[in-house]
Amino acid sequence: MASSPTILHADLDAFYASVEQLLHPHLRGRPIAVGGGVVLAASYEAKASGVQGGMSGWRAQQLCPGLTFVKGHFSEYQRLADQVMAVLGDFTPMVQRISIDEAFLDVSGSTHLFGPPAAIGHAIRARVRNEVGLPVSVGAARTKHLAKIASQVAKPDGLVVVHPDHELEFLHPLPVGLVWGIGPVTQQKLAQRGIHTIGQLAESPTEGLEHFLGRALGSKVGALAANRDHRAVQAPARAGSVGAQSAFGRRDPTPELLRSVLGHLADRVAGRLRAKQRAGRTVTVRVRFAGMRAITRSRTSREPVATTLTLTETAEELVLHALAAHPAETQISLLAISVSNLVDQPVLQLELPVLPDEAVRPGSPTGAARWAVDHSMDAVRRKFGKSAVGYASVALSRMSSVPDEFRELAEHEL
DNA sequence: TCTGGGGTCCTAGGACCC
DNA sequence: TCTGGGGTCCTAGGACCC
Repeated sequence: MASSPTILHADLDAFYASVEQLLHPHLRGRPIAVGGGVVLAASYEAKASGVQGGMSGWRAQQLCPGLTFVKGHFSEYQRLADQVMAVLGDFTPMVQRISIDEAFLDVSGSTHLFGPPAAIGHAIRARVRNEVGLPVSVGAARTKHLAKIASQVAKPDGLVVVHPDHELEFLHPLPVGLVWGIGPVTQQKLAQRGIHTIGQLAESPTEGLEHFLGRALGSKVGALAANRDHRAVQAPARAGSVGAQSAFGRRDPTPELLRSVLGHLADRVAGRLRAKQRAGRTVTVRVRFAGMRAITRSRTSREPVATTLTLTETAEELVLHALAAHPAETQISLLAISVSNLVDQPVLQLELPVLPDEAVRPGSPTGAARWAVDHSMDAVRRKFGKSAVGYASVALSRMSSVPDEFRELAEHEL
């Protein structure tokens, strides 16, 4: 059994906002929010007033009258985060990046070079600060879960090392919301039971809790407390689904709206699939009504799909089914398409004269024609950029509140 | 004045098979 | 002449994470 805290979790602080303050010195020390209609990231000065990511810009301004909104510099975020990851890689090859701005490290093989985990954490923070210019918090512990909690406790701009002999005394006073998997809904349900800390949760009879929560929780907390969390630091798995969504305020679901939004979303999703020579058997759509209630409809077929027009048509049919099931809902506020059950689909297979999933319809291009259209669009985009050709891209980018560059930052590796 | 976009995982019920 | 039980796949919904 391992006996030292050799798992590190490194997490950049208020990442997008910190980059803006790095690039624009006059913003340092001031409350800022990246984004406009919606807050994509808030600086710690803004968070102090209650501003949070995902909040509407209007609400953020109310909470923090001195708030400055800044346009995002998304390519800079990618560049600087990659630089930070390169620094982490200098300490160990065992780096698992879990999002643009955070990663786990297993430093068990590095201590003979760089000293104990606490010294490594210290060195990482110093190098990221000096060489990149950004604050990063680091947690060190025996397991990933504990290391992640430690980095949250370390924020902002700190280092917390949990020694194996003091794990329970570290955990027990902390709020339950720090446990991975306990979000606002579960937190509120637990609070109604008088459970606020991890210690109180550990002492509760888990079966009763799981019954009323409707989800497994006891095993997680038990594993956390007893240190049976044996997840290894490893390369992230390939994505199991690809999706895109667009929120557009309240609108009537006219055929024109459905066609243009779904065409745009299908174009993004199918384009990403083709770029990685993948395809998916299950198509899922999500429709959110004006009142924020959302429903999904899905369909699984034998043949995987990666063709823009086929995906558009399937999504349209599913959305119409979903709308028909809720005739009382007259307006919608979001549409989403997701493709899952992914399989590899090398180009060779796509070059069959007619793809198996492409039924020939009157007035509609055959499979071969669809393939040709997609691949010439893909080729033009590779050569001239993404905006060169597209589905109603101008109309849609006006409707969308979030730039495409931001979407790309959130994409997972296929 | 509303409430983003990319994903993962879990649960529950039904169909279907052996 | 009574109605097992396990496994797998599919669909829908929901919580959660960054």
